[in-house]
Formats: sequence, C-alpha cells, structure tokens
Amino acid sequence: MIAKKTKYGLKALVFIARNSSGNPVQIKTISESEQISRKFLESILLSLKSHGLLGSKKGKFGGYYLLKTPEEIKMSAVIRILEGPIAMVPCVSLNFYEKCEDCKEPDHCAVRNLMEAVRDSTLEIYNNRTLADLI
Amino acid sequence: MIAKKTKYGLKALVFIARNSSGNPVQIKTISESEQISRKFLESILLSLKSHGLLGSKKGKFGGYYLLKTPEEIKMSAVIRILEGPIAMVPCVSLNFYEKCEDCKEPDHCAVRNLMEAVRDSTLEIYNNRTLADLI
DNA sequence: TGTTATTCCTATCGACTTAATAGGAATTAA
DNA sequence: TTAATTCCTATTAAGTCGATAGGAATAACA
Repeated sequence: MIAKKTKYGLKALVFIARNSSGNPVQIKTISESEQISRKFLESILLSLKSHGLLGSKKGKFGGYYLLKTPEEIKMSAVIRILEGPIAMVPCVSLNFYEKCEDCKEPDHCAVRNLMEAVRDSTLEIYNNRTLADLI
Repeated sequence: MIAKKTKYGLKALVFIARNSSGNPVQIKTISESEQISRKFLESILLSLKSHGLLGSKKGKFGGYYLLKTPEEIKMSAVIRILEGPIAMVPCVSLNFYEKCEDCKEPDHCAVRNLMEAVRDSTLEIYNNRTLADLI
C-alpha cells in the first residue's frame, strides 16, 4: 500500500502539469481542488521541490511549477521521492539497499528471489511511464 | 515494503515444505533455524492454519504440515493471507476493494490507472509462482 | 512604505500499526 | 503422570502516518 503522501503528491503533480499556463500553481488551489489537507500538502510539495522536481516562487501570486517537462518526469523518480524504496524488501532495493540481517545466504534466499522478480516488473512500469502519461 | 510477518511466513512455509518427511515440523525448530521470534512465529503459523494452508497436530511431537502440495500453493494466496492486499491502493484491489473517498471520478483518476498497471504486473508474478518455485 | 498573500520552517499531536512478549489452557505421546 | 507441544488472549514499546499550529521570510502592489 502506498502512503497518502504518495497519492497526494502524484495528484498534485498531475494538477500542476495540467494547470500550468505560465503561472505558478498555489497550494491552496491544489488542496481545495483535490481535497487534500493544506498543511500536509505543503510539506509534500516542499519535498518534491527539494528533490528537484518542482520550482517555487514566494510571495503574492507565488506557487509551484514543474522544473522539467512532464515527459521527462519518470514515475520511478517520483515514487522514490514520495514513497521511498520501490522494492518490497530492503535487500533487493536498488536505491535504498540494506543488507539482510537474518538471512544466512542471501543468494539462495527464496523470498529474495521472489521479491526481485516483483521489483523488476514494478520497475518496468515506473521507469517507462512519465507524468505525461498520467495527464 | 512487506511486513516482517510476511517474510517470516514465507520462510516458514519454505522450511516446512523442505523438511516435511511425514512428520509435522515444530515452531521451535523453525524459529531457531530461521532466527524468528518464537512467539511471533506462533501467531503467523496460526494464521496460515486458519486460512487453510497449514494443518497442525497438538501435543508432544506435534507441529505443522502443509495441507496441499507446494505446487498447489500460489504466492498470491500466501501474500493475501500474510500481507493483505496486493494492490497499492484499496480502490484497485481485487480482494480488499475499498471505494476511493477523495476521488471525484475514479474512472479518470491518473493514480488509479498507474496503480492498476502495477497491480496487474505484480499479480502476474504472484499468480504464476507457487511454493514449489521457492524451494 | 505598508498591506496582503504566499512559501518556508520547525515543532507537536493523536491514532494506529508492528513486532515482540507473557502466561497459561488444552492436547497428545509415552 | 509427566513432558512437550499447539492454542488463545492480552499487553507493551517503539515507530509511523496524517494532520495541525504558528510564525518567519519573501514578493507584489497600492
């Protein structure tokens, strides 16, 4: 299950991509249109900004805007920022790898093999879909 | 990320499948071999039993045994018992469906479409792998 | 210069979940 | 009768999630 943070973040990105006619899009607008807690959304957009997906403008008529075209924004990047690891166990994660403590022989671990397959097929989707596909 | 419960449950099933030479396998044996908290494992095996994957025998020399052949035990069934929904959002779950509250038009939801694709590809794996493949 | 609207930052909170633990009842083999 | 095991219920500590609060910094504009 993905966290609400991830769902909200995805919806916000879609909203910004759809409504960006030159002007930045404001938190308030997004939160009201998508029915997302304003303060929570605030922290999500901040996170997307600090990871380089969004830019922002402060002050009156400020807001957020995409720093790349929707075609350049891969779902794998978005999910990793919002949700963290794509893999189902840390020991098969490419970007958030952690060694398996309780496993004697990781190479022959049945769970590991299964989860590698799941990771590959999920990654196949996330790597080949961009924000443009969601619009 | 899958819960430890799921990982432990999978490992336990593999262990039982490998070590079932007619006699039931005991919690203690599994917990020591796989380095799993005994009491926690106890509740996991109980859950697998109540969902029809395992049978048990009480008392001295008791333990757990598979109720089907490893070939008959699909990963999709195991994951649903241990982890719950396979889908990443309740509104695309086949077995644990829940309506999306904050979504105005579910059919045109961008997140939904993406998560349906992920669900399909994950399910493709879980439906076509059995316990036998893990051994 | 002052006002208003916005992002930015930090801190906190309640509810829930997870993993583990505890103790003992029920059952079975010998 | 004893020892070994599953079964059942309850509790707990730690962590996470989603949300909230308050105000600092910044920008537009009259």
